[in-house]
Amino acid sequence: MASHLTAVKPLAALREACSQCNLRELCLPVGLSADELGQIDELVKLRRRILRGQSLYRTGEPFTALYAVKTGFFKTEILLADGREQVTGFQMAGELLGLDGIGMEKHACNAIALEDSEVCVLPFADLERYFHEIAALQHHFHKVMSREIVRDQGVMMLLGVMRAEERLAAFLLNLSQRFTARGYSPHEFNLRMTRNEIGSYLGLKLETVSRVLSRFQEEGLIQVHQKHIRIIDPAGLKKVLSARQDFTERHG
Amino acid sequence: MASHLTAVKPLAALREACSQCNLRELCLPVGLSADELGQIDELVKLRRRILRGQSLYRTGEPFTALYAVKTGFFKTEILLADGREQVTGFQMAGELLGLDGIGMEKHACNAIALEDSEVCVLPFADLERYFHEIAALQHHFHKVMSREIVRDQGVMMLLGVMRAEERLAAFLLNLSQRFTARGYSPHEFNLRMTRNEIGSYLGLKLETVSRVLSRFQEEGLIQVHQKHIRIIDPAGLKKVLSARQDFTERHG
DNA sequence: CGCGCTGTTGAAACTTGTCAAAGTTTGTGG
DNA sequence: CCACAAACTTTGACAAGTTTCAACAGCGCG
Repeated sequence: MASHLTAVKPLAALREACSQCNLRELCLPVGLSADELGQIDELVKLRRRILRGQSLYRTGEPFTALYAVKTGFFKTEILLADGREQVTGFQMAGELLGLDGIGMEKHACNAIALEDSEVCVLPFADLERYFHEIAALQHHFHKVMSREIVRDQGVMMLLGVMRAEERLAAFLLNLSQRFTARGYSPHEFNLRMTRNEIGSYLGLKLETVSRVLSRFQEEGLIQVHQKHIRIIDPAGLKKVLSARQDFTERHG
Repeated sequence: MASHLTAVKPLAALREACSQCNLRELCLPVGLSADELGQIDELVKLRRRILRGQSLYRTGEPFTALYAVKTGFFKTEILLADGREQVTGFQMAGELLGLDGIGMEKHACNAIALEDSEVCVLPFADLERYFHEIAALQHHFHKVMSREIVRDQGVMMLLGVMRAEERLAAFLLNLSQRFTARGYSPHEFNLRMTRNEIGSYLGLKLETVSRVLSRFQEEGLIQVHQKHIRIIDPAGLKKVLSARQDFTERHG
């Protein structure tokens, strides 16, 4: 159904897959030896291009493969019957998509490109077969899944106990850190998502997101111009996270 | 450090581990053949008893094993620097604990027994070795981890978009369903956790939990007496979940 | 060049949190 | 076995934070 929307590109010509990929230090093959890297090149036989706004997969579709983001930016979201939506994550280069689908052999969320993107297709049955040969790959995959669980639990903390300002501060610092890991500036970046999507991720309404960003700007923590963010005072942002007035009052 | 608190029991005598366990249809070995079941009996060499209030593991401790709840009831929680806590889950018989620790080789939460409990110890390095021999076990383990991710994303939805009544309704229905799967009544059960712990899980204050439960009782949906819950009107509870007034108003 | 989507800001409403007091249960030690 | 303390629960009144509703501004795409 999505075939006319997403180009599929065989990698026949350039056998470059993982061993030549500049994301190999961020992506699934982290820590593999050169030999092992060569082995898994054969795993990644195709890529898919997803245009902005199109979905890589949707809830209920049969699960067949994991996807590693090669370029671009995605969101994953789940929908309630009445239309309310929860964005469960934003994924950038080197991050895996599709782990939700393994359990039920159907995808459990929608993965939607927020800009024109490209992913490497990792057929899961093949991947599991490789695990038998490359123990390091198996182990690393388990780590990736485990870290996803820990990440999700961090989001629970965010949604469960933090106030709006703390959520936004945590969000901005997290983005900054992930951009940094990819070689971009820690202080300046463009948001790929709308205020509404940020709000949905953080359990806030878009107006609240807008207001808090404005407040951060007034306080000299950041500069906001539409989707462009400049972090002026990273330490100040971190303080928003750690310093709750009532806490310092009670214990200070 | 916790050794004087938690008895360790070798299973030397009865080599019954998984193949004789009445939880094998709920626990990790789901779907294994009799042969395969026999093989993994050797994996589970010990059990640990954890008394109520004691921890099975704590944040930062080195990760060595997963734990399958044999009897009892646990919570997992993460703590913020200022003392705020988020309960990330409640685990009952047949459910796995410790998946959070794989990624960093350190546990990322506290796992605390809410009643006297017993767990089977599954040394993770051993487990990964078994995966090479029993492909079905490997695959099933991936499913378990994936389902944990999906569960966490369901909690995000709960915390991100649902109102207090919906959260409680979802919580009660979830417990009911899990007790049912273990052969207990779907309509009647005892909560193992306090109002505070429920609140921490659902992102609410204990007073709100108490008020909503009282309201449910007034509305004839449930009967509450301290920790004892009787679900009078399961369909009514489900309606709390699906039917938001403003939605029906807008689209009705 | 204008229409639509996205973002900003204000005022009022609502849900949930905070504080406080009292009731209940559970556990412990005499 | 009772008594008391500690922990947990319930309920009320009030406060605070966030959402809702609304109006308007800005940017980008056709």
